[in-house]
Amino acid sequence: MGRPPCCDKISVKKGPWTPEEDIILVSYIQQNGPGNWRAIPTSTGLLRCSKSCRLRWTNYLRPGIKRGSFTEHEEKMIIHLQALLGNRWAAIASYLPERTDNDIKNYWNTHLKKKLAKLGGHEHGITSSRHQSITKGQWERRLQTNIHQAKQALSDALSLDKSDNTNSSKKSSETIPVVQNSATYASSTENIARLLENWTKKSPNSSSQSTTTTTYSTSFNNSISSPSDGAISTTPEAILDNQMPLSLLEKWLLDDAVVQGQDGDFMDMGLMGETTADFRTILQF
DNA sequence: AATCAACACAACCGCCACCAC
DNA sequence: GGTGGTGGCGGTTGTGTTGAT
Repeated sequence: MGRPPCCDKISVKKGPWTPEEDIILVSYIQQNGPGNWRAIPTSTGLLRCSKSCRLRWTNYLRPGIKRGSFTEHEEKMIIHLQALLGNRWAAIASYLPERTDNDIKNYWNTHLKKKLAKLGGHEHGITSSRHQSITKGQWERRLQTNIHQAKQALSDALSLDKSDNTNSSKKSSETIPVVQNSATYASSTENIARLLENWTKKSPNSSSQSTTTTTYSTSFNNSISSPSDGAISTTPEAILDNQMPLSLLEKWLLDDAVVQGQDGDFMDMGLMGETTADFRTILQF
């Protein structure tokens, strides 16, 4: 038998969230912090499943979420992180702190998959439709067999990025379709999210936010905002804790010397499910 | 102006991992 | 070790919007 539903489905409301519901949810989280989602429906009177509350928060109301079109750089990062990690959207999202896993997943499914298919079964050989049926165990094996291709893909992307940097903003406006600002409602939720901006800085509970994306977002932004204070760590722990900006991770992946003679550095660490051996394989290629 | 297809994205569903008991 | 509860994740669906005819 399957496990019982997370909440009483009879009294649960479904469908789009109203601004009023958003305000109730945000108010609760302002006071109590994110987490303990099960308590939210009973505490707030919201006729929503706890899962629905969590999703609404993490995908829409959480501060720091960037909406609108993806930049060319973001697009390339998604393509090549997907090549490295597979359809592990939460892991990919941890390197794009302003984007949610849902956003990235949607963008992949609606834009990038078609785009790559149009390019003719793209050479990277790791992404695309055949990837969808691959199980987690298969992913681990495939990661090892395709690591050469993956690294080459990332290397190519980086060289492209660097050559494109000078005119990337112009090109992105030409190549990336502008996402229409479809919802007047969106602006109201943006206002709600804006209300939370200060709260994230002062709330004692903000440090206990449960999503990896949020955790990374904080450290990522700190690193970006103070690049000269030496706060950026390039230790394996920093990578595994998602505290390393992608640019440094890229350097790690591409700089063979970094991992030479560091056996033991990765013991007893896990990166979102990868085994220590998997991660060592990536770095030692 | 009306209709329809394509698109974009928010939300739901089911499965799984982890944890407490 | 077994069981149940909870949160998290990825796949999929539903719905509103836009563009073409």
